[in-house]
Amino acid sequence: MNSLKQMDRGALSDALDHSGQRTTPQRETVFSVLLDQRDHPTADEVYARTKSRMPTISIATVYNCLETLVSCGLVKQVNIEREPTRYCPNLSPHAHFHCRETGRVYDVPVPSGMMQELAGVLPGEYEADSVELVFRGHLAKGKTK
Amino acid sequence: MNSLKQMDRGALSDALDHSGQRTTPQRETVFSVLLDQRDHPTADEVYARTKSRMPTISIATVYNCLETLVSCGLVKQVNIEREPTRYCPNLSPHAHFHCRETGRVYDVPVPSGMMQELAGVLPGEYEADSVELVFRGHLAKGKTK
DNA sequence: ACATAGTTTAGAATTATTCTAAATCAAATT
DNA sequence: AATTTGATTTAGAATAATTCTAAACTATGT
Ligand SMILES: [Mn+2]
Ligand SMILES: [Mn+2]
Ligand SMILES: [Zn+2]
Ligand SMILES: [Zn+2]
Repeated sequence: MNSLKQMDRGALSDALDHSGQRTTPQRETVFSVLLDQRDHPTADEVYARTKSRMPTISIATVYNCLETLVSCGLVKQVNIEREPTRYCPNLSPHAHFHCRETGRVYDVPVPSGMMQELAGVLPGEYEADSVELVFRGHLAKGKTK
Repeated sequence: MNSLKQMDRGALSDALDHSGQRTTPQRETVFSVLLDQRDHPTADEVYARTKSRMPTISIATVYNCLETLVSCGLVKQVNIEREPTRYCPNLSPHAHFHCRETGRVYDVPVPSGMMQELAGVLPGEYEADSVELVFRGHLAKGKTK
């Protein structure tokens, strides 16, 4: 039994249906792992967490499921330097902050007006369908969040 | 003989000195390769171009030189999805545009006011020392630039 | 000249990711 | 219900960018 809420289960099967893919226990479980702990895990971390709920799953399937979720728009890949890809189920417009000290990645909400402005810096011939905004630095003392 | 202009040669030795590293023919040549063709080459591409000017250089040295140039602030790494790291000697504030069709990466100037605004979206406890802004999409027809 | 430390180099090692091919599963059709 | 068909899962092999290792080389300071 995975811990998908009814709402999320619906969003999942809608998105999968819409892209002609099936809803499977593996995909549900991987998705629920991402929704339950929103700390931008790597594929290996997703694998470890998923295995505790579904011990027979393989790392290849985790990669497959993550790719499927990305391809149907429910999950975003987060590319941080040369580190392994991380996965983020936050669909609202946001940036990422990567702490050099802890390695953790945080969501930073970005007002949608700001996203508009960003698109505005592009000369006319550039037609962007996505924007990735990553800050790097450190968190002020105390606030480990 | 590499093709570094006097100005760039000066910037290079200053930056290297400042970070306690030596100016070497390999570092000069790699730097000149980056300055001569500003198309965000990968390490392999830099290797190929550098070899034509300095046939004995090794790929390990190219990686070492690139890392040295990055560490002393003369070159920026550009991370595009899961692709190999690219290198950019443009020190002015700019974003990158990655064309899905051709794979090419273009510099997009960003007004410094925009960079200020971007920093403004960060809550107080986040102290950023760098911002990476990457657009992805395609170039409108005709304009291959 | 000699000692020292920095740099270069070839090749081995690492590692995230992708690929391959066989096994499993599930929807559709008979 | 049995059969077909195509999608999915799986283990393991393969790939490829990058890093590591240790030896050779180079430059610098005494
Ligand atoms: Mn911190
Ligand atoms: Mn294009
Ligand atoms: Zn996120
Ligand atoms: Zn650039």
